[in-house]
Amino acid sequence: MFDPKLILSEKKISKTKFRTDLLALFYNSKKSLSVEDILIFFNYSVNKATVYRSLESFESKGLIHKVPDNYNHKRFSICKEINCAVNSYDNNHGHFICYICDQTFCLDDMPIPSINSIKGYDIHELNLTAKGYCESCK
Amino acid sequence: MFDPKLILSEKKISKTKFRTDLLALFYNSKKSLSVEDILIFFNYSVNKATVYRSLESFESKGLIHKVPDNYNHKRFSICKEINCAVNSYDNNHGHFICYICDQTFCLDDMPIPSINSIKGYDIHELNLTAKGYCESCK
DNA sequence: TTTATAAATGCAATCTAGTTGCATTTTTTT
DNA sequence: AAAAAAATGCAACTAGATTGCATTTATAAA
Repeated sequence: MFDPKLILSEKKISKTKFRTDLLALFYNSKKSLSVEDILIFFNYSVNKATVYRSLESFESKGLIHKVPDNYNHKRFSICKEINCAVNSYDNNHGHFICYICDQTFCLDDMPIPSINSIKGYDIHELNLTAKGYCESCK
Repeated sequence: MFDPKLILSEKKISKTKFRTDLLALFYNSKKSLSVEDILIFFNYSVNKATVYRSLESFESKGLIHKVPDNYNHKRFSICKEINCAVNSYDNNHGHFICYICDQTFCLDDMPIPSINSIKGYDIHELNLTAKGYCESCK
C-alpha cells in the first residue's frame, strides 16, 4: 500500500493535514482531478490558492501530472511511475476523455508510437489523447 | 487557389471585410493562430469579441479547428480537409508544438494509430501532440 | 433597386480560472 | 524550546473569454 506521509517526506513537501489528505485523494481516485473537484471534495473548507499551490508543488516534485481537459482547465492525475517528467503535459502514456462525463482517465498501457522526427520537426515528447465513451457512460 | 468569399458563401457565413480577411489570413498562415495573433495582425482595429465570434462561427462550420496550446489558450488552424469534425479538439492529424517559439503546427501526414477501444473505453477520436524544436528554432 | 430580415460589430460590463502579496499559522530544522 | 522555512487564508488582481444591447452591415424578398 501507499503511505501519503512517507511519500511527502521523501519529496520534501511539508506534511500538513490538507496535503496528506489531497495526496490520498489522488491515490484513491481512478479519475483525474480538477481544482473544482478538489474544492468540492473538501467542501470548500480549503482556500483555492492553497489548492493551486499544492498542485504546483506536487507536480514539480513528480507526484502528479497534468492531463488534457475538455475545457482547457487545470486537471491532474497521480503518477503511477516513480517519477513523472517534471512540467510535461502528460507523461509517456495516453489519456482518455469521455464525451459524456468529461472525465479524464490515464491509459497506462496505451501504445505510443516512437517517432523522433517528422517533416523537419525535432520531436522530444509525444502525447496521445483519445476521446469517446467511458465504461460508465457508454 | 482558394477564394475566401466563395468559401464563406458556401458555408453561409456573412462576407464581411473582416471575416474575408481573417479566412485569407488562416489560408496563408503556416502556423496556427491565437486570438492575440489575430488582433496583432489586424492592428487591434477589430474588437476581440468579434474575433471570438468569428472563430466560433468558422469552427462550427468546419473551416478551422482548435489546436493544442502550451498555455491552454484558444488557438486555431485552417482545415485542410473538406470538413473538420465540428467541435472536435483537433482533427485526425497530429500537431506539433515548439518548445521555443510556442507555435503550433499541423502535421497533416502524421501517422495516427487506429485503435477502436482499449480497456473498455469506446474510442471515437485519437489525437496526437508532439513537442520539441521546430525547423526555425532548432 | 428598395425594403425587411437576419447576421455581424463595437463597446462596456461581466464572468471565471488562475495568480500574487502579505500577514498569520503551521511545520521543520537546529 | 527557539529559529527558520514552508504552508495557509484572505483579498485584490490579472487576463482570457463571454454576454447584452444598441448600431451597423450584409443578405433575402418584394
